[in-house]
Amino acid sequence: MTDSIQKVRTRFAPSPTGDLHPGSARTALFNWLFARHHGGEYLLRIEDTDRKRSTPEALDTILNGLSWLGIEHDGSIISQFKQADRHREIAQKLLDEGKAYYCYSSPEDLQKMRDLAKIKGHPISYDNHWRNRDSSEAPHGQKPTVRLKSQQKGITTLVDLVQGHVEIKNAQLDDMILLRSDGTPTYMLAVVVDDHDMNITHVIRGDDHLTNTFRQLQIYKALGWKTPQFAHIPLIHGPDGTKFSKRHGSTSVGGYANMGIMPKAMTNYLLRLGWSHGDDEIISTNQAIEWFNINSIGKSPARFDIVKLLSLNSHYIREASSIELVQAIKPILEKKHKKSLSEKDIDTLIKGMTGLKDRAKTLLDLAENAWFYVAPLPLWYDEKAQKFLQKESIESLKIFILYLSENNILWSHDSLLAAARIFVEKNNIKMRYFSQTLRAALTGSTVSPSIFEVMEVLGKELSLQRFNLENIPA
RNA sequence: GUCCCUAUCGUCUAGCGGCCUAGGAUAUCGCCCUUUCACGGCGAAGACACGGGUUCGACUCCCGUUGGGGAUACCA
Repeated sequence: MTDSIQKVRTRFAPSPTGDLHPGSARTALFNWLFARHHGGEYLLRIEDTDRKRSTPEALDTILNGLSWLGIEHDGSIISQFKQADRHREIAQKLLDEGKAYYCYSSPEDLQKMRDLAKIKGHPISYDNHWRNRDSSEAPHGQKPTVRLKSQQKGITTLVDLVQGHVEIKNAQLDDMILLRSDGTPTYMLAVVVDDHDMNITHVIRGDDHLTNTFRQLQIYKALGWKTPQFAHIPLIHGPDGTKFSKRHGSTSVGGYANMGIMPKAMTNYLLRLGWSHGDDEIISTNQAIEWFNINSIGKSPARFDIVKLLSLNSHYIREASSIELVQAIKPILEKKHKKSLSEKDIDTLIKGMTGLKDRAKTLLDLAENAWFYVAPLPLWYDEKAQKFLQKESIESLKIFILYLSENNILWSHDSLLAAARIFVEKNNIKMRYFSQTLRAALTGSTVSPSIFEVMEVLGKELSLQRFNLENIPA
């Protein structure tokens, strides 16, 4: 069979009319993974035939989203709009062969037909008025659309790679419009022609296209073209099971990036939403390419669960290198606190990451938690921290610092910890309390990584600066 | 209205007729670890929507019901 030796070619075909929706991102991911898995090609086509709704900004957003996710397309981006002449040529061919016809019904007529069909319980709305009528009967001034003369009898069967056998009676399908009255092609015509011309072998797309596929199959048939294989993946729903909309949180990939989600976490999450590989949860991109198959795509829709995304995100934060993380939080910090970070700051942050990584769910958290390391003095002390900085405890701080210098304690986590243990024992203070005092003085907060690690990261000089009483409003 | 798809713990899912007293992840709760908060470790609770078949045997196959989603545009 030639099928088996044909190179896999998939495509992602977004319309540039809005953000990159997580569902679309997943569709792109699946197409990409499938192509990579088979050593094939993954193409990007922009469905911009709707000139009114397509915008360059939306295109930018989509492209940015895809590259953030690391989904790189092969070849150059194809604009569907630019293929319009080709689409018209095909429509003309169908016209010439008597497989399509001019329809002079006005939008108002059509609306009436739809209303009527609904009342009568008819499956299709267009009444085929112009199917067998000559253009000479056309009303003056009405520009015609071109409609496909669809099969009216029999059934059309689709063997979908995800949904399995699906059948529909041809009587359910109406004569769809191929060319609008202004001569522009509709989506139905355009997809078929483009997928054919691009030699697409596998069309992986959202479930919402499943019934459309039967219409498209009619066009393939009329043209005598070989059809690609179809895989209709279920849609992603909102947390409450209804359509995933803005009230559920961000519906754009960019929104999650801004929230401090790492691209690896996002792709891992999206991958596991509807696809599985046994009990595996943490899946790297390479592993995904190796394992990905259409067979393991689930048939039912999944709900978008931000909590699980967050847990995956904290995993990838923990796994990331300190340098990578600091690079990621640097712009966040600089923007929020309007301070440009020095090389020394960056250095401190990198050292501090070890203890910070485990404590963040997002890069935003991470940045926030890291801020105290590089914040200008005097520090800002939160309410809880201030409670630990009363007269008595400050006194014990002073004594501790003296103790450290008298005993020439090495400024490292381990020896500072050991020293503190001896110190609290000697002075009959609770370690619980004392460590919080240290923390409050050093970080301005009651929550931080191990305070002795903080001291080590800060270094002796910076730590002592922070212990300086003038810097602590008691 | 008509047509199509779908249905396992709260959520994501494993399961492709006996391995299931249904497994994992996440969330929740408890215990441990502990200088705070996390991380981590251990444990608990938690699901086959319902009703009919088919079968020696159904979570798994078939048919209904119900719930959810989609399509029905001169949008894509």
